[in-house]
Amino acid sequence: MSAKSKVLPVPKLASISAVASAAGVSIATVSRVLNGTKAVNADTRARVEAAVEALGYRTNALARSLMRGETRLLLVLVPDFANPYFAEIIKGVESVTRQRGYGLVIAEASQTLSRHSAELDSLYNKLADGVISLARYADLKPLLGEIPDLPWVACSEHVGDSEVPSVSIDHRQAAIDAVQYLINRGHQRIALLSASEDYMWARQRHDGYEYALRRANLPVEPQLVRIARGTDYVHGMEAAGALLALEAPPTAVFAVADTLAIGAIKAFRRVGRRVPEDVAVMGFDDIPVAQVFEPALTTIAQPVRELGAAAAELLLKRLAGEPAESLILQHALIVRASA
Amino acid sequence: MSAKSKVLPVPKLASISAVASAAGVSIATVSRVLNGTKAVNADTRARVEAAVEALGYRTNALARSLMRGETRLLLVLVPDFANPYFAEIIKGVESVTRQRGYGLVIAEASQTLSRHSAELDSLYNKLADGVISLARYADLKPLLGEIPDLPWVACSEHVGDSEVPSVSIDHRQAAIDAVQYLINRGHQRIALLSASEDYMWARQRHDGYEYALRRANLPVEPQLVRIARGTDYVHGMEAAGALLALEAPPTAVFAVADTLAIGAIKAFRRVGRRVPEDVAVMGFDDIPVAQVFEPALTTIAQPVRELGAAAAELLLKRLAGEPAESLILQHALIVRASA
DNA sequence: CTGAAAGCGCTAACAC
DNA sequence: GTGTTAGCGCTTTCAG
Repeated sequence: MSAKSKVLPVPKLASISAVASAAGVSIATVSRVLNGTKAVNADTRARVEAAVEALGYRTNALARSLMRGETRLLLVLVPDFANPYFAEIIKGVESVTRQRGYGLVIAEASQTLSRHSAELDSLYNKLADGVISLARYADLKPLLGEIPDLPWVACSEHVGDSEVPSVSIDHRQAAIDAVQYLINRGHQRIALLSASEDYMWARQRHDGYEYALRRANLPVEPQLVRIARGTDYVHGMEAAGALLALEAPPTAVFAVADTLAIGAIKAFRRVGRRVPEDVAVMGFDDIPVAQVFEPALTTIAQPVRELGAAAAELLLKRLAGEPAESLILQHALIVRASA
Repeated sequence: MSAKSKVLPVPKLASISAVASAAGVSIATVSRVLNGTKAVNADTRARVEAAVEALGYRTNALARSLMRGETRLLLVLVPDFANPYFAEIIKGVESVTRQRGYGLVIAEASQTLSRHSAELDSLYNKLADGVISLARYADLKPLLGEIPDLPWVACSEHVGDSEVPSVSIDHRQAAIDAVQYLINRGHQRIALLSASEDYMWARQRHDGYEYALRRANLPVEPQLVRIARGTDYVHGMEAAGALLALEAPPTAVFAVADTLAIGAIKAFRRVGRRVPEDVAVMGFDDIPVAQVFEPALTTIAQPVRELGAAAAELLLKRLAGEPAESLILQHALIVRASA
């Protein structure tokens, strides 16, 4: 309630020269005790430290970075803040960057990126040392030609043919595993609930879906493939509605995201179809609700934390000038109740 | 696939002086056309722009900020990346900062903050111009004395007695509304499923719960109050389990978060109790799953986007030296199926 | 072991 | 209208 309306001046921070004169030394010496770059006499150091403490001095990161030519800040580009999947990846990233002394700048890159987009300004403007991108392939694409040698790493979106190293699971193989599981359970008419193929993973999972069907000599029917307009629950409901309208509806659905799967289940239930008895539904990602929802979701789990951590390691390696190889991590099929 | 292992040098960026000599002008002139600070001759400007284009020049934000004394970067402190509630707030923040030309640095502040914690370095080190904090009150508290006049704004966590302006709903009143709704539906034994009271909102909602009961001459029974160990689904299940063990179990539960509510419903179902027939369950937040889950959640919706936007406006005002008042936004009771 | 001084890349007076 | 110059706050030779 105490709504303060006074105009508060931003306090003036002490600079290195203030510390220097307070301690009776030169700024070079202050810099030395701060960075431990060179030996400093014990009591000189003590005097400096006392002055730092007294003045509440903190190094100005701007000036330091300008001098050093690095900021120890990494840019993380996410397509959507609200998606818990990305949040987990970020946690993975942070677990490694934190202990290496790097900070994270997180920006939402929901639209097509151009070299002059606000998201990239900070990079090209030297505010960040490198980028970890979770952005959609389609958004990244126009940029790929322009950034032949800037320190980028793609995470989850595996961009096979580009110069950008990446860390990802094998989305295609994961989809094959999922569909094969359904086939093993006796399903013959399996629908695909996919997401915008602006996402590389959506394309790759789609690909795996078709491959698995063909391998089992099952027909690939175009009307059994639905591209949802987004990845929210509603989009899953929408797309599943279209499947329901079919004269010969599927007995199983493979959704490329748990959110879509849950939306689909909801839509099926509304018209009295039971899951998994009437239609089996598989998801992807293993988000937290997946095990709480009823029926609990059978799904593909990605090693999200590890994905993020690996991407961070990779970028840090590149930054250090070391060779950095792309990486494929393992996924896992989790059998629960929905399929 | 194409794992590149060549060592890629970070390209050298052109500086303002390179542009200046390429265009045959002084660096001051380049600065002028870049910033539009002063009138520049039409063809001088053209020459400069051509040089900028040719060299792919971009202003070094470090140097600029060092000069200007501001970075146009805001620090957002969140207690948990994975919580969609915070993600929505950030979107609100971003909607206003983006058009005002400010960038966001997002950091997870899950532990107690000290003046020397990494999360705050960027502020004290002048990397950010101000902070929007969604951090838990308890984590913030030790800091409050030290930052009497740094540009902070608290969001969602309403810190009544401090100097920090805030934007929030009236958590206590929202809880009163929720409990009163339950009372109106005839419930007499209403349990509270709360979260760690390190969160100010948890305290305030707890407070509202007790007030509403007393106001209705209902007893406040300590055993009907459970503090979950976290805010994930599992924590809701855990805490609800304890309620089940009671000799006289509640007929209704008010959970301070939708995730807890869903966890509780799951726990009730497991032992064959129907929701809402046997136990009514109310949530808080109206997260996306709330309407998809079955039964759909009756809950309190917060104007999340607006909360974030308002916090951003407030901070920007403070930064501009204008008076900035704390704000209380409106919540809404959403009746669905669970209570 | 310590200080003086040269920048890092930019903006903003201040001259002309 | 444009150039010169003085810093912003720091790190890092180079002397001593």
